[in-house]
Amino acid sequence: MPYKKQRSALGSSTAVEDYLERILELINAKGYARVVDIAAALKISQASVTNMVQRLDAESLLKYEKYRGLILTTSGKTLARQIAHRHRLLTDFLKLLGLSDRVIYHDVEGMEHHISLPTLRAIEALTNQLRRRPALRAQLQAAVV
Amino acid sequence: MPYKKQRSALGSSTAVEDYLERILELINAKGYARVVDIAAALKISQASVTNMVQRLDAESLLKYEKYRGLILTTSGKTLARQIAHRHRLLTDFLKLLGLSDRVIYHDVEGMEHHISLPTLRAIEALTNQLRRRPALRAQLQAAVV
DNA sequence: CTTTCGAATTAGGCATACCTAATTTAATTA
DNA sequence: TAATTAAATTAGGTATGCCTAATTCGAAAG
Repeated sequence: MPYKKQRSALGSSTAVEDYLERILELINAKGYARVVDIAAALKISQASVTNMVQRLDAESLLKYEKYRGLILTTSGKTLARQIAHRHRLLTDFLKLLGLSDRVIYHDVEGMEHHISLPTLRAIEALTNQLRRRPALRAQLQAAVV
Repeated sequence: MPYKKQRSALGSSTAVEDYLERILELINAKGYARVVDIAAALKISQASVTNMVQRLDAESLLKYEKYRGLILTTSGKTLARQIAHRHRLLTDFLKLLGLSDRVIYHDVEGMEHHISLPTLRAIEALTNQLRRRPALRAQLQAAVV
């Protein structure tokens, strides 16, 4: 066996997912995603980003022209949206529990890669139920604060 | 900056936490934890376990005598119990959502290292509330199955 | 007491994903 | 158009955590 890779339920490594997530965010916010901006968003060096972007190109998750720019492929876009959606669901859920934004950000960032589809659906259902039950929500948020 | 380490809310790496968790399990089940059993439980080689056990000794989380055996130190035991407790809480929570044991095991194994104390407390409170609300639980479990 | 054999260790590597330093590209400004 | 400079790339490393192969240890059996 070569190496025990960190793979998520979506089939990609946690690093790949982090990159795709930020790239989609940047594209949504500014229309494009430059190496320097991805590096700043992920708090890593530009060299590391160049490296990964070339790898994502090789994996057909995006198309990259050196020194020019990148666009997500259809499969890259689909995957990035699934990642973003999962991120949103988890954030919404923790928000209803009354946790602080800082804690939510940290925990979602760490755990998102490890949540399977069934668990995600269960948490989505739970979130919907919590939305309809303000009394229950209040009890939970009281326990946290 | 040297390397972006995978650190949990408890301050240790995810690998260290996995080892401590299994070591405590083995000690609870059989009274002792041998290298060969730790390796089997974690599905990694004995060589890797020897390596890590020596590191945990250097970090004073356990005391190890070569070729002999190991015992957890007080701080190692405390940490291992925190990890086990967190694992239990997360497992209990997902169980109430109606997820299968296989999914629960996989997801908890991945996410446990990334859950902060505030989030853990919130999930604990939520779990307690779910226990008291069989109707809500039934709705959630229906959504999953 | 010696042989045997499973358990443990050491030595040497590899993959992922990061880094810094040096260089190259391209866009902007003079 | 030439010079400047920000952005991107390449080259060469490092840390973590895993591996296999070879060796050493020690417990149990003869």
